[in-house]
Amino acid sequence: MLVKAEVLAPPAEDELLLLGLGSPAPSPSLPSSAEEEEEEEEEEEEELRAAPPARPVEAPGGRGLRRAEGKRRPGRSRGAPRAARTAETAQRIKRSRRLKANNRERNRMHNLNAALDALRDVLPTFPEDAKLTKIETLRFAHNYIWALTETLRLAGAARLGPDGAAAAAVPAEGSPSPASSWSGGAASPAPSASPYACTLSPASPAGSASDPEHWPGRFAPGPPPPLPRRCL
DNA sequence: TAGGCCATCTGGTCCT
DNA sequence: AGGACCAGATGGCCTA
Repeated sequence: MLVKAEVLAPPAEDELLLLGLGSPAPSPSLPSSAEEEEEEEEEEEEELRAAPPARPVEAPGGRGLRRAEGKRRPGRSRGAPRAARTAETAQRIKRSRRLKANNRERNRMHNLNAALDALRDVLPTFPEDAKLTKIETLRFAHNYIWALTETLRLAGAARLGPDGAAAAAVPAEGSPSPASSWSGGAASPAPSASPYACTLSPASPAGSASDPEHWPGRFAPGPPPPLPRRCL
């Protein structure tokens, strides 16, 4: 079976650098708590390496535990009884795994954000440096793709005339939009009655993709009319 | 100050 | 067993 990561390979590292995102590794400006955690994790791993094994070690040659030596080793053996120490070790292992999982999750989210940034880069915005939120990026990308597809379809139809056969290369009238699976199979990117009524709709089925009227707000080629942020 | 957005942590589930 | 993915919780920052 294919792993998702193989299908949706993350952007190459140099690509991320181009985007000014750096490597997927945690950013250098980590909050101090993260630094502390890394330190803590290192310390914990160090301790795990150095910690006495959960089970008592057998003497190399013979049966039985190596405890007839008469003397207690100073240092680690001092303190809590063995049961408590094994419980403590288990806790440490658990904690160490959690911290590792946290790191992986952080990197995963960084990769996701890098992909979103790459998507933002190819979306036209006004002003150019306006940063879309995550949900805005996804919704606008959806509508943008739909609009481009629609533009292609119209251009193809115009070139070939009313009965042009090659127009079939692009979605035909009435066929589902490129992302008809969006929101559970809605036929249009942003039907006004849907929960996405407030989303970007560069070319809703009611209008033409090239009609500037359908590029509202900061995404319009011209000066943006004031729009409530919620309705971007 | 309320609400939105975001990063991070966390525990659960699924997959290899 | 360990990693990937996911969703809920939480706290910080920002803006109207």
